[in-house]
Amino acid sequence: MSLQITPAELEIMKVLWKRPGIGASEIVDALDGEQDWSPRTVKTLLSRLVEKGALDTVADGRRYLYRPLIAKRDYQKKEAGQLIDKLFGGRAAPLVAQLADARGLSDDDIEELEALLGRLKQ
Amino acid sequence: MSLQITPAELEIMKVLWKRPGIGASEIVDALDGEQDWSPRTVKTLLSRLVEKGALDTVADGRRYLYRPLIAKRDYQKKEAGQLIDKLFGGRAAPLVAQLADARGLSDDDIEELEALLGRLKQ
DNA sequence: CGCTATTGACCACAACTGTAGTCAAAAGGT
DNA sequence: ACCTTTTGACTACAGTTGTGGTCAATAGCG
Repeated sequence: MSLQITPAELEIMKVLWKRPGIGASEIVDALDGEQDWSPRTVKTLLSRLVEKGALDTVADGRRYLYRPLIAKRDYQKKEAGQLIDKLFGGRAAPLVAQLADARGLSDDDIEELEALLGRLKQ
Repeated sequence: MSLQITPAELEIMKVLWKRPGIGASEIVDALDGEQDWSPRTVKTLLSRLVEKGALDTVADGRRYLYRPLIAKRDYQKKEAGQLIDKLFGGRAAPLVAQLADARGLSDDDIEELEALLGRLKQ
């Protein structure tokens, strides 16, 4: 069940995570400005995602409404885990250190992280 | 220079980050146990990495010694940045939260992160 | 009621990836 | 001075990915 989602497909998933249960044309509209894809391209990506089991369809007249079968949160977890396994020896701390170095953490970020750590520690 | 390194290529890079300046056969040896690739496969990956500008070669008799042209640290930064841009709205905190949730942070991780945050706050 | 626009199904096709074979030159053992 | 092994160069080839076309059915406009 590796469920490999490609970058292009991910754009579709992001739209559907925000607005589950919409049809192809709404997705095309939602992507307008973001991605410059022909509706055909979006359709292909949708088919592939359905085929892969990442999306579910419900007939609505002669079209489909699409709905994610994987939660955004689960996908984020999987990706984050893969990244640290692949590049950071499976440890989270070095990743955060890189991020801090690469783009700086805002004061809000720092506060949020401290709160998070506080919660984890108790 | 997008310098796209594929997963298979990354395995080669990891060997060379650890031991820069070795030849193909040493890389094959180093990968033994990790990856089960024929020496031909390793050669192909090396050529592609050189072609992409990720590696540099120095002739050593009739073979090459290979050396990374991108630092591991830079690559880590780039990947980490891409991940949070792609999936976490560009913010580091939610990523850490997911990691904590996905696999738990060890006490050491927590301590390390606190120290890091302390330094950042100064 | 006929025409057009939309939709899903199926098809196309080049670039990129993973995986490895062939070939010719050279290096080293004997 | 041969034969084997190793090496890089070139080639292969199927699967994946990005990108979009064709087609037939159909839903809705006029």
